[in-house]
Amino acid sequence: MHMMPTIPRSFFDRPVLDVARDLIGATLLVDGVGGPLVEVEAYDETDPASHSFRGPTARNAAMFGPPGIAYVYKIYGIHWCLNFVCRPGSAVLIRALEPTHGLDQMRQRRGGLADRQLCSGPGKLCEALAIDRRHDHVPLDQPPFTLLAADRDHPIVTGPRIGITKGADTPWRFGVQNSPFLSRPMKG
DNA sequence: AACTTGATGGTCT
DNA sequence: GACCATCAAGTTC
Repeated sequence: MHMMPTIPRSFFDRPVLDVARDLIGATLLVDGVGGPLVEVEAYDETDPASHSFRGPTARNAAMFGPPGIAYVYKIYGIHWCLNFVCRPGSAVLIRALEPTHGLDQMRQRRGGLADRQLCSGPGKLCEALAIDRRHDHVPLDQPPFTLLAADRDHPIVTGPRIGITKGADTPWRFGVQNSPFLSRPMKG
């Protein structure tokens, strides 16, 4: 039987673009609920779209913490967003996953929406996995998180990031081509 | 299929 | 006071 290895913290002590690409296909679970990542975005301190661009603040403190912890923040006063912190000032925004584990809990949390809409966006994913402020700064190699390395290759496509105004042309979005679980289709 | 809009509040200037 | 790393429901083509 095939066992997907747990991702070690050292995985995140690498350039953020490498980490982002390698996260596609990795399985994220929170208390056993989740599935394989199909869409992520990279952000770093040289990037005007990044929360870290203007240096540390109370909100973005986790982005300057050690590699391999979560950075969770609230956007538009409504939705939570989950990031995986890499080297200081850099992180990967977790935008979408294919829901495979704990489907009943996800459906309940998401109000009975169709399976393809359970985790097809950063705010939706956090609602489905019940991620909130409590997860900010939490190490990704400890409960409630489980992170398992990808067990096969996926056709990865890149493109511009979503929902930003600055740095809008930087192609730091990574996704599985043609996955029905993306927040929006990838071009190409 | 593309677009517009209202919800709702934290963060930073 | 402006700006959001969003979502879902609505309108219009």
